[in-house]
Amino acid sequence: MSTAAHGAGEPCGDGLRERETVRTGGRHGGESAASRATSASTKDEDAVEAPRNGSDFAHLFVFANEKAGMKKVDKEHVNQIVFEMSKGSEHFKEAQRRDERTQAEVRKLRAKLATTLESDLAPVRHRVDAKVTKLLRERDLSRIYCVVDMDCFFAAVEMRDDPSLAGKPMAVGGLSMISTTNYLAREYGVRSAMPGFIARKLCPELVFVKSNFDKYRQASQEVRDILKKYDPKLHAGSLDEAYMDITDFVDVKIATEQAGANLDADAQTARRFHVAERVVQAMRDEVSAHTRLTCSAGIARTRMLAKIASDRNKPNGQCVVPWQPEKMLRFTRELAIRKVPGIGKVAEKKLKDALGVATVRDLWDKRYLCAHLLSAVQADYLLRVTLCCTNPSVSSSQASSSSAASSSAAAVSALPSAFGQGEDNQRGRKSIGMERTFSQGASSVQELFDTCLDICARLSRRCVEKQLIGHCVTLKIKKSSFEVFTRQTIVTNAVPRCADGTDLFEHARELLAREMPCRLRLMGIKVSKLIDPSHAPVKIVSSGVLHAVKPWMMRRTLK
DNA sequence: GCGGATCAC
DNA sequence: GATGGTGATCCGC
Repeated sequence: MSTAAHGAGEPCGDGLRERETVRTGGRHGGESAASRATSASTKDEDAVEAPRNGSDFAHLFVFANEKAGMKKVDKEHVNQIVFEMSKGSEHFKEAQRRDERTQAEVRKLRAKLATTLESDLAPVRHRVDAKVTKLLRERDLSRIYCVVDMDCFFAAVEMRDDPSLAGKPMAVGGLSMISTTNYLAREYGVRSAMPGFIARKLCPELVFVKSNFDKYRQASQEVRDILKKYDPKLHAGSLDEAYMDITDFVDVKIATEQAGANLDADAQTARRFHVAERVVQAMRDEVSAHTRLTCSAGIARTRMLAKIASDRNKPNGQCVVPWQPEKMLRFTRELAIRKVPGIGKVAEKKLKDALGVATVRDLWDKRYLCAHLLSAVQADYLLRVTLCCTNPSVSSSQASSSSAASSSAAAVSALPSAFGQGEDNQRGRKSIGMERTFSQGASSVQELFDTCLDICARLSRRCVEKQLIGHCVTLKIKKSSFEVFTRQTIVTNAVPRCADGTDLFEHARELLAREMPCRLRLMGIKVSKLIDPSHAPVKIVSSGVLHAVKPWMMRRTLK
């Protein structure tokens, strides 16, 4: 465990002395050989190029990090295969370009750090200290949260329905991309988000199963129906995940089970958590009995911690984060920052390489530096994380986006608001889009426009079904080089107003025409700035071309 | 407001 | 030989 990245040992760890510039201390404490190699090369421009192996490039791939069931994988070997299969490809080159940009960001942060004086931080300290006081005062630990996460969900469904798969390493997906694997496959280093052709190299006997989302949706619904008995308002984060507040269920159980002796507050909380563990165990038993699928769960006083805990005893296990504030805090501060929802590959690299932050404890120790060097939004979120203040605040508008992490980009989607779930409820939605990858690149004018129209038509059908129209049309294109661009336009009359997509295509076509000629591997269309369709001045029709449709011809008008 | 980037599943 | 789709947010300009 790396705690080497601390300051010189001052209480607050910034390691500053008066009038001295800020240092981060040994930033290479717990880093991999890979990041050492890259860090060294950024530091010493003319350093001798060391021989490279696959592990030196592992950081370029999303699937290089730890995942449940992959503890004993020979990572060196996996990295080498992935590298061999990837090097020289367009995808690999783009990954390298992105990494280069990230490293440039790191250098910028370091430069900023190098010129930071103690005097710069004085006002920051005040601000942060005040914020900490405020956050702790407002912290709400009154609820008990549970996050349920299905084990290898897609793969588990397929194995359940075809027992012959059970003893074999298998993956759901195809040669281009894998969405889930079972634990046998993970022993080979094969995991989600890995291209299938690399997976097959790692594990030649790997069985591929094509994904069947209807089946997963069905299974997911069955699970949800059980979970709803424990929290009717549960939020389905995705097909294989549910965010629950089991406080009420636990309290009712306690009330009916035993007369509440005169316990003090701590003893009551202790009992509630004890009951919560039993409740969640029973709930999980019920899920597996009814669906023959296993799940794991996390229990904690914040949704973020419950989410993190849900991964800890996978598969088919559960983990409770201690309820005592000091213990909960210790659990939190020992976490690697990558475990924090919203901190991904890039943010981790920046925090580690530029600030020497590897754990939440480091985040706390360097909170003043973070406040000074990072954006207000990000610093605020990270500070909340260190204090376990990630629960939705009661005061703020509960309705719209009271996410536990409303200040961090991806954390918001990771910890969705407990609001707006269900197929008919599109209130929370901000955009709707559709994209398609060409199997072998598309460049002819005909093909590009045909595809564009096709995507517009399919997307429009979905929009009409869900009664969604919006004022912003975005075209997304990915070139054969894997570079991605977006082009958007605001349209006066919200689209789409017809299910065949002709009006949407009008705008998308213009955006596309401006980018021609081009060779693409992906095209996507998105509609955003959505409005309430009942306010639309013109009715949306489910079929037909709008301008050709007279009111009496409309087969069906939608609200 | 736009376009790029990041993140999660 | 070959690396996905959907939705959301944040940031710099």
